Amino acid sequence: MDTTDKLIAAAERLFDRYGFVATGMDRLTAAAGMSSRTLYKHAGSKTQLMERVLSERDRRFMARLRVRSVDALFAALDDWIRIEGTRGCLFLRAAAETGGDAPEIAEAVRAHKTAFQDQVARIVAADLGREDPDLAEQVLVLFEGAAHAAVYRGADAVRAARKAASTLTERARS
Amino acid sequence: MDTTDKLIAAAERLFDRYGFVATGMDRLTAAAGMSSRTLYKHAGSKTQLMERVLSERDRRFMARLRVRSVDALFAALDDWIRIEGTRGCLFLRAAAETGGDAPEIAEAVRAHKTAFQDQVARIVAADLGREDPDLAEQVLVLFEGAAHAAVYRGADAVRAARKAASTLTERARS
DNA sequence: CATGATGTAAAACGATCGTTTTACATTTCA
DNA sequence: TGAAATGTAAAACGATCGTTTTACATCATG
Repeated sequence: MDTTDKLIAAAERLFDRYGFVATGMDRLTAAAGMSSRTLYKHAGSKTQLMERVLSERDRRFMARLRVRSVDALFAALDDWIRIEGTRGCLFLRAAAETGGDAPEIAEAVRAHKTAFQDQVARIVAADLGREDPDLAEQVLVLFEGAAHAAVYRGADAVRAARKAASTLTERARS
Repeated sequence: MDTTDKLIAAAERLFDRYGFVATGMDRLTAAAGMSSRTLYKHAGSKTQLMERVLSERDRRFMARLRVRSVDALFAALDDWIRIEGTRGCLFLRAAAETGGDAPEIAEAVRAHKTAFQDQVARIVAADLGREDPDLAEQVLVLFEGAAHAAVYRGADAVRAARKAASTLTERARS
């Protein structure tokens, strides 16, 4: 694990735990175990570091969503939350904290959510054997809701979403 | 509208738009149209101002959820988003930005989410004529999901959630 | 053996943070 | 009428922000 990877990993942890704006560079250098000179050589700036963190997060998150059924989608979310916990979608949080200023961040968020939405549509199509945009939107809402309700409801929220998605999918099948 | 009300209203707008941490006191005094001396006399501190904003938000939001059917619940969310827009739940955002430090904020969020959850359960019970904790959890997840998916999907997310909730409620009725 | 490349430690940059203070104006009301 | 209450404008507080710089160590490779 090289310097950059260590930095990105530490930054993702701190941004997620304390928020993007509230996390200072001192805390980042301490957690990454490197001098600020090295941090800036690798990351460029705090905004670029946020971009890199979101890019890495997108990669790791989307990798887990490579499934072929709606039920497996929610099983994947259940795994994610069990392993990584959840304090709400890190992309929406980044967008909210930067308030639409920082166009690079806004674009990273937009790109991630588009990819996410496309993947949900693909999973629904694979499960049903045909496209169903309405069901896809419902599944997307359930997923987003599970991720956010889980912040205060825990795994129960994911179970409820999974059950609801199963009911709606079964109904769409017939 | 007295000084305090003007302050709380301006602060809610700015916190929602730019984030809690990123919004400085200078911006707040400018938007509220008062000196920092007056602001501190009325608010005490930035943390206390956040508490007051969340308290006022809770009051206004919960007032809109005084309905007796699941469908009316999502109609209320649709109204809210149409009037106030949505950048994600302000309570979850406050909790995420303060990272669990600031116990007063964490407590305000916990209290709001408990009240919200109770109200959803009450609405589901009124709609069905009996309690149904599983359906209540599903409706809660759909509501939370609609509020967050609407950030990037707009009113479509609310419509999808409303339809899904209607389907699930109808199923629970029979 | 030298010369980049890659790193650390630590001081310093100007800007901005949340907050308090100083000095003064206006209004309210016993 | 005169003091208390409530406000403004603006400077200043020490702390911390993101970032750059200075000075020095280590190490692989020509």
